[in-house]
Amino acid sequence: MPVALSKNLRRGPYICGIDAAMDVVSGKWKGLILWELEAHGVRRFAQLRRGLPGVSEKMLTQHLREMEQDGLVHREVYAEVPPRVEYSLTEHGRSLNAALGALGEWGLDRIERERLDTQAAV
Amino acid sequence: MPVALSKNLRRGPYICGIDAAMDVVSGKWKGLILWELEAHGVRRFAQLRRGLPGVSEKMLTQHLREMEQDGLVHREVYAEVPPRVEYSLTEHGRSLNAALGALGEWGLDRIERERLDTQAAV
DNA sequence: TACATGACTTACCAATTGGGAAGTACCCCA
DNA sequence: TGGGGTACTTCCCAATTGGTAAGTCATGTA
Repeated sequence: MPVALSKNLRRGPYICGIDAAMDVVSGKWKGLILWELEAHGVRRFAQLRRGLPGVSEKMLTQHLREMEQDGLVHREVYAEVPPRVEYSLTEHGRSLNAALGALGEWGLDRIERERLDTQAAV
Repeated sequence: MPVALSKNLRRGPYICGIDAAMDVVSGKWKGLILWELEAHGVRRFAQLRRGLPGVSEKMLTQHLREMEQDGLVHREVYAEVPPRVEYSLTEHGRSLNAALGALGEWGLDRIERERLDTQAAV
């Protein structure tokens, strides 16, 4: 399996913008990571882990690395012991979050609709 | 494996709106299906198939069924031979598409950025 | 009788994704 | 000497997702 050296590789040619954006947000925890970083500004690895109940260390690092490659997240390593690594959103990360705003609203409406449906059914 | 009778099942409890929205759009072709139906209003199965180069019949029906269950797509069957089935967006489908607008714009920007990067690298 | 049409199912397979558990490195503290 | 904290990595397995190819059904047409 080839390794992406700078970036690129995966991230095929896209048919439309949705395509290109979805590629970057798909992954079980990426939406939540974006949300956590937006809410707190800067977070350490263990803090993010605590903020995403159920995430494994493996997935968290994997997602963070991909988001870093995709230019959404900035990773700052401090040469200390014990190690300290801080994550924050880049400008692109913040603009993506903004672009997700309307979608989030729609999602909330959907949750509400489902809740009413379920309620009515019972 | 249990079958969803009315709806529900999969579609877990959501942590946030993004979550709930993503659940409904994730799937290799769903974004494109939304786009096709938005652009044309009403499409038959074979037309959609032609509009999504590379999709298999299996995936197309599977995605259309899920989107119907999720209330995004309306499916109208005409009792004719050979059969005729027409797909269109529901109101929720159209509002979802609208909510995806900003994300699509962001994606276009991303494509453009990548293009420039690649160009600069060569 | 045989084939085509449209919208599917079904069975089987491969690839991708995610999870769990353990290991790593370094140092501090009791 | 042993345990804990931090930020990981590695291996291995299970579940999900997507692809291919073939079959189905009812009728119209050659």
